[in-house]
Amino acid sequence: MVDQLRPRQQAIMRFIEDFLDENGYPPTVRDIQYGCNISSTSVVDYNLKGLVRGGFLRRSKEVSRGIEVVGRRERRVKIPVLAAIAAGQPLPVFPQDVATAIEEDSVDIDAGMAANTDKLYALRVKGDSMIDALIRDGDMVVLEAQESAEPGEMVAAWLVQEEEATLKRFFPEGERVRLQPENTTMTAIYVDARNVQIRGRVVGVLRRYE
Amino acid sequence: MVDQLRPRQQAIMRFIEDFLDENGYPPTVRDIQYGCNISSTSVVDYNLKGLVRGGFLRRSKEVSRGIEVVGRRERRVKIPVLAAIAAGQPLPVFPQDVATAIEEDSVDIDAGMAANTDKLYALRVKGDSMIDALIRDGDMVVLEAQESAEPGEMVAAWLVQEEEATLKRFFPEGERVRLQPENTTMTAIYVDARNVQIRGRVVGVLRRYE
DNA sequence: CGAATGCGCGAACATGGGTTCGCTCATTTT
DNA sequence: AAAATGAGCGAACCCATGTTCGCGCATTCG
Repeated sequence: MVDQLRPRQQAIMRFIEDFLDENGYPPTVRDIQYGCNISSTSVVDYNLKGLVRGGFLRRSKEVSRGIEVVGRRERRVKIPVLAAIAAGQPLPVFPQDVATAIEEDSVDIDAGMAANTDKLYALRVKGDSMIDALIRDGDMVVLEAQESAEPGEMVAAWLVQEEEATLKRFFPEGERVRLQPENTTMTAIYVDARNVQIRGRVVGVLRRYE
Repeated sequence: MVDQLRPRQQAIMRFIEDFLDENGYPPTVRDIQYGCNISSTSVVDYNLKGLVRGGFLRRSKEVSRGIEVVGRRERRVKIPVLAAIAAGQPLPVFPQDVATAIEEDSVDIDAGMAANTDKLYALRVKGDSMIDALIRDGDMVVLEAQESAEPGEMVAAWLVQEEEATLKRFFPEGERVRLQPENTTMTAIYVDARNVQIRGRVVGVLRRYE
């Protein structure tokens, strides 16, 4: 196993990452050569092969700049911001449906925030109904799209008749559902179970101060 | 002004982004040609020039795959997670000092969260001293490194004698400083002004549910 | 000790890939 | 109607760039 990278390979790795950050595309073998003061392209190729074998890079054969830094892109996920919740807009279950339409609005989050990254979307919270859960007006909640929920989970619920979305804790109680706000000054909403559609479960919160 | 992209240019933009996501490096003119069913490379070049003029792309002349999607990489910033606050570890003012040491621990955040992205770092919150500011134990706070603060700002403060970091609101009161928790069950801390070093101002909060 | 192996060097090779050129064919402008 | 402009086509040109080859020079192995 390669436990310790040799200094030349370390330098190459660093150079590639810096180059990527600066230019948005990977360097050529010769870029690396000059950037790391290496005398020959073959030496670069030789070391790149080592880095590939060590699992640090991926390379596409015969492709210019065909270098990919392993484990770089995977950590970041761009998720769409669908709408403001507790406002009156409809919330599609599958973000892809509208992702293109409002792709401008998006948030990047740590991929570790949830498992199923392509089912994530975000909503901006309107109102303080979840204030006791430390979620306040203006916060961004990250949700994982799902159509059912466990009792007590914090969910985005769509009230069919009212055509309203709301952020509450979910408690099924036989024929009806109790949607419990986390705000001592507010009371629970009781709705017919057929009138409620779960749209997602809260997996994270983002807040921004100025 | 280019207000509406023509379908061919839309297709090209989409293809480039997808290609980037899939391969980690930009496509060649010919990749685009085949991917978008265009008959000639010159047509691709022609349209790329249009996209550059419209500000959608940046291109490096005579550089293979020298295509950069504007506003793509800039949005994401990787910031180091330095330590847990309110625990006893020292907090360096300049994240770079230790960034390499614990680079594993890092969070990606939306660049819009603050202006000076290279001065950002994150701390995991220990304890509930800021509970009334809706920040609780286990949350991640994002800070912008700075050594002074306006009265009332939420800051990470370093108590020199006690060798302790703490997250509080900052109120200078002549010779001394009041560090005010946001928790009605806790009282303010008063310390000598020379015993306090501001290490950063809170600009964001991230929370994760399981 | 000689052979094998890891690492580096320089040069050449061959193709990948950006760029240009001349030519159509609509559509718009004068 | 003639000229200008926008959009596309195919072919060629030629530098950029990935790849290979033969050769040194250490260090390690049998």
